[in-house]
Amino acid sequence: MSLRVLATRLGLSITTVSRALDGYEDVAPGTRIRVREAADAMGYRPNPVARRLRKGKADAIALVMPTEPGRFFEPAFGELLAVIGERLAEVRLDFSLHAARPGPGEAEVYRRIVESKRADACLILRTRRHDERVAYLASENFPFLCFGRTETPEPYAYVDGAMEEGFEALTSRLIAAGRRRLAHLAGPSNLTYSGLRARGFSTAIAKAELPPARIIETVSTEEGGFHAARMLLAGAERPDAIICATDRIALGAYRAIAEIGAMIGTDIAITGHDNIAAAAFTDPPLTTMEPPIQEVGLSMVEKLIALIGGADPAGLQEVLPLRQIPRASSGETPIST
Amino acid sequence: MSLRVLATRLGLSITTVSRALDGYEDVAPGTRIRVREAADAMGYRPNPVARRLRKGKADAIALVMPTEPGRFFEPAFGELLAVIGERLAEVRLDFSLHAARPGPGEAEVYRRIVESKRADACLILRTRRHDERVAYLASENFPFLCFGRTETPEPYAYVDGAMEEGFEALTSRLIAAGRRRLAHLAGPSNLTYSGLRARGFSTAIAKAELPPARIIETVSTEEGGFHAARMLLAGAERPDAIICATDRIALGAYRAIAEIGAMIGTDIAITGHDNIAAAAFTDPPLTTMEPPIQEVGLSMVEKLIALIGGADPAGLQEVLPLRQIPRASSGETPIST
DNA sequence: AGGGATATCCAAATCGTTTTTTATGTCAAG
DNA sequence: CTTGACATAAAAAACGATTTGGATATCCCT
Repeated sequence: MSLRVLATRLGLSITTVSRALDGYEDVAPGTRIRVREAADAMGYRPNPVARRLRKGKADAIALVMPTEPGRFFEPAFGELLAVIGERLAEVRLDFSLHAARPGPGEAEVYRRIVESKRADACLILRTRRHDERVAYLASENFPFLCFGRTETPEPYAYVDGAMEEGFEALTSRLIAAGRRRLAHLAGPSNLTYSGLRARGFSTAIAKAELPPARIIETVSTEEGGFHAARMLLAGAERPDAIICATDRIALGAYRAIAEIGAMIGTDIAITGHDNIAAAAFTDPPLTTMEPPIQEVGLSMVEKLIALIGGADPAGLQEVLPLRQIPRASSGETPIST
Repeated sequence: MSLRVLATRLGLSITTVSRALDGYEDVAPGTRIRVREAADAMGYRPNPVARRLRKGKADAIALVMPTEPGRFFEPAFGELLAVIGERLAEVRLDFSLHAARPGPGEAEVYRRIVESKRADACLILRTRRHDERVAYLASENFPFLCFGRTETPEPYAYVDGAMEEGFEALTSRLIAAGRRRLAHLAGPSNLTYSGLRARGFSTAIAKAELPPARIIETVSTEEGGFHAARMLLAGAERPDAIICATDRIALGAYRAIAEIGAMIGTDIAITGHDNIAAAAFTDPPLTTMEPPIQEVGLSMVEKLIALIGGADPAGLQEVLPLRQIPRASSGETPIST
């Protein structure tokens, strides 16, 4: 069903039909109605490809999943994809997904998106401290939005959680509750979030005038957390609180602690970040904090739209507060789930 | 960088340049090389939108995420998306993501894809026993592939795990190990997989000539599993094995069992399905089975390509075997993780 | 030299829109 | 009666590729 057949069937020109459907003023109200009704009746849908070609817009947002061998997928990504996907559909934007493992091939994926105008803007996940993707897209003047911050001199748009504040608050709370031998299991140091979380942790330690605490870096998986926690527990002075960068790391730590027969929540407090679905059902339930994924996703779409419209990235930076979710694993609220 | 400027700069016609790049025989080898080199040098990339318009192909696969309020995202979806995304990129197909919660709005999303030719084929997730999506796409002659089977008279393409066999084998194993009071926590009955898993379970019970076992239906979340397990444990005769339809359900059951102070693996065996990342690190580690996601994803892409090429869906049906992963939660292998 | 292959190349049509420009009335003002 | 303004509609030119159906030149036979 093209404009042409609709036009001939109506005895009008393609132009008029097109303008009628778009609600231009220079088509008589009567014709407009007639055209609209006919279009509805015949189930006419403008061909998005033709429209894109003509308008020079892709009407699409691209997202590149950072895939890595193994069980890498961040639990929050799924929900985020869902929120973004639903919102994008509402505003009639397509959502194109690409996959690339960090490394040399990654650049190629982004280049394809940019050079072939496959999207009007793109969304960067797992932002790194020094991120070639940010450098590239900025240099190409291609609109992009980061989930998470990076360290770049140029202004760029981002949405992020207030992790530094969140981790400081959490750590301070544990110190106030009497914990003294705290340790932190951090994520990979090339990812910005790891540094922010570690900094929040360290700040709380410093403010309490405790000696610098141990920080061990690991990958954000159960396995990473397990091994890192094991290392920690093998040390001379066993910690009485382990602040984990993510829930998955915390789950790994659970197992390492079970191995040595210590009690989580009493002997050793454990905390995470993300509030993954399982966190409320571990034994004991895991103290964590939760980024407002719904809000993050919606904010992202608004920002992406603004960027496509030519908005200044510098004005599109947002840090959203995290919700603290105390549960029994930190020994603060022994009963709640 | 369009064909036109490339052509003028080379002193050739658009036609010749286009054909040279496509490797047609009717352009002189010398010119072909010259054109190719110039195209490379100038970084020419054909505009995919223009090509699509002309060829009448979207060069894209669509996937509609079944979003549901709450923590719905199936853990395996993330990996699946990654595998599919990587493979699609290799074969130069775009991957467009859509979101729709099951219900009246869902049909609209699919209609949009079909009517506006936004994709050449689409992938259906969370296939239901009676699936309007299957009916619709089949009636429109739109190529589609299901992850999971459905109950439809028409032939359709699918990839699925051998769940019935898997659950029967697992259940039989537990019976052989001495369990007698088995129960099953099933997924939502409108989803095909729930029925298949339950049937595998029931078959094993019947073959062992045990009395029909309890089956409780619940949503596939930790919370669902928790409540269902609680209900089960409140009954007169406490089960000595709970076969859960999914790992998430199993994790919820863990908590319900912890509540009553029973021992998982000895008092009560627990099993799941999916082998989510956390399963190896629960206490005790969870016995489960794993669909070959990598293989599933690759097979899906091959089938989708075949479907686009006009292949008969009836010839594109595949059931892949699951890998059994016995761990301590079933009391079979008390030490392994 | 005429006629048919063969090898190269190109003009023009096409895909389905949007947008710019032009045409055709109608009416009021001068 | 002419002119200009206004309302409405349509013709034509894009957008950037692919593809059809020539065109032109060369060469080989006879």
